[in-house]
Amino acid sequence: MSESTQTYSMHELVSLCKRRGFIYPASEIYGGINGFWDYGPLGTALKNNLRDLWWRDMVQRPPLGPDGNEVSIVGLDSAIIQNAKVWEASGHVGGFNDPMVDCRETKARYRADHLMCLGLKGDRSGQIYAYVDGDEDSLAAAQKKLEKYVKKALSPDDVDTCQLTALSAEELAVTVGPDTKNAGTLTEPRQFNLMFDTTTGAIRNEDSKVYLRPETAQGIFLNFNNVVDTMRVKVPFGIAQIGKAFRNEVTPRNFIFRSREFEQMEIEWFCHEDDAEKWFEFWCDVRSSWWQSIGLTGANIMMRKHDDDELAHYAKEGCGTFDIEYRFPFTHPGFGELEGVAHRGNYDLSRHQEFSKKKLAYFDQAKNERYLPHVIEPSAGLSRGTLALLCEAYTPDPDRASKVYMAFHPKIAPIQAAVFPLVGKDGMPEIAHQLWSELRERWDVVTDVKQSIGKRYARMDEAGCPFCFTIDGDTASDQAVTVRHRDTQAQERIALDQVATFMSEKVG
RNA sequence: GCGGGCGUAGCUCAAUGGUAGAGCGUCAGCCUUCCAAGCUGAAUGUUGAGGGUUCGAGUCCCUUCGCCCGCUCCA
Repeated sequence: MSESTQTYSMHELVSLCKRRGFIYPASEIYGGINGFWDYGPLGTALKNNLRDLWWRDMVQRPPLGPDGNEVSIVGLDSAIIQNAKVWEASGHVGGFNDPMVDCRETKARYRADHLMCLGLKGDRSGQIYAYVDGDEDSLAAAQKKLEKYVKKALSPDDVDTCQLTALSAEELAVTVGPDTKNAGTLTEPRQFNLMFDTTTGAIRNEDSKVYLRPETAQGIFLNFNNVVDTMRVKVPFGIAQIGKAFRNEVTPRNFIFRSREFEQMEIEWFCHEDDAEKWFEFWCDVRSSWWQSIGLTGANIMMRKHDDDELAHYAKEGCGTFDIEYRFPFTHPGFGELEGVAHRGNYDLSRHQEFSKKKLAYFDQAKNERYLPHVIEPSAGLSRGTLALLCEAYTPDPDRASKVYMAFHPKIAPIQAAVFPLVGKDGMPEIAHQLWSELRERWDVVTDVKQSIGKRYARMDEAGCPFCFTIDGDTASDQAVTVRHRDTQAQERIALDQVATFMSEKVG
């Protein structure tokens, strides 16, 4: 859908994805498993096309830099499981374990570290009032409730404040939640483990505990020295990686948008601190136009600067973070994140240097200076990108037989062309088979002899195949075929020996 | 994790506590010279799973799993 208005619901798309072999629920015959999905034949092709295009456009032939010179990016494929200390250094072991507190009465949920408590100074037996840190209204409400409880106005000197996490179980039992009047409705802070863990080796204990990576980025930082030492790269340069990452999301939701196993396409761009701003702008532009080049255009895609209060623990305040967001049906009229371009400063390298005790500084010959490079990180979701492509392509059309077609950009379509004999006789299947054999050397092409031509066109509409080449009774004599265009259903006739040229022009 | 809704063929959905069905899709055959045509036929279900009540459960009860919506979360 290219308009800004929502014209279909998510379950229609989910249904088509199942019906046409794009995406299936994982472990379906065993009742499924929450937060995991399997890619079917067409979904795999679509995702692979997106992945390969990214690799080609970012690693094999990246765009020219802001000064007009070629940029240097090398590829990497690091292990999903690394030394557990990696995630302490990265901040994930701490940052990923947010204790949560639920209110049994109001059903509200709070981050325990966001709750503060108010109590009468010196009073160990009376009620305690929780409020949300930084929320003036919440604080005022707590103060008011406390004053009502002790039946007098209180000055700041009369009260004590502390973190909710510092309370004992007894104190928690007499604590009144931010949005209720009764004490003892808050649950104990509960830990949500956002990283999956497992163990290595034969002995299973705390020392053998390891984590499945929650992002591919850290594998790049771990290999920064290796790449510098072996690949003759000079700052500025980038290291790119595509791979699976795992997050034990509290609530997997919205099809493959928030799943527990997903794929990322990340670049860590290493540069001098003085140039970070310039490169940040550069990558925002490059990544924004890249998504547009594969068909995500118009009002459904936008760039958004993060508000300061939602900056990640690694985000450098200077440049902040930009999101490239897509208007998914389930976020409509809002947007959901496709990619974040973050200025990570030298946070990661300095943390790994500190935790590993290995020097990670880069020596710059030209500047005769040794420093930890700053990092600009364009981090894209391959799974989310695939979902955005599916959402963008889904086009209801009550006037055509399939009632819907998938308007994929020809570059990423899972089936790029189909070759059909108009009917299965008079030598047409033989010509079709010959043309199909030639085209499949270079493109994803299918052929089909069975059933009526209209039915075969309709199937290709749902699969999102942009072009069908049909051999008819005249082809043998005039050496021409009919091209049927998916989006317009228009037909034109071109020479049989020009089909490959047509594909080169339209698909690339 | 909480609240609400839902779960029946590949998909969309029917079936008063009493024989599990339809449409579409899929497949096969015939037909067919440009849009799911037509005709004939076929396959596919432990009604998400497990227990219970009942002479009898898709239907009622309990548990559990999954999906959707809201809260929460989204480093």
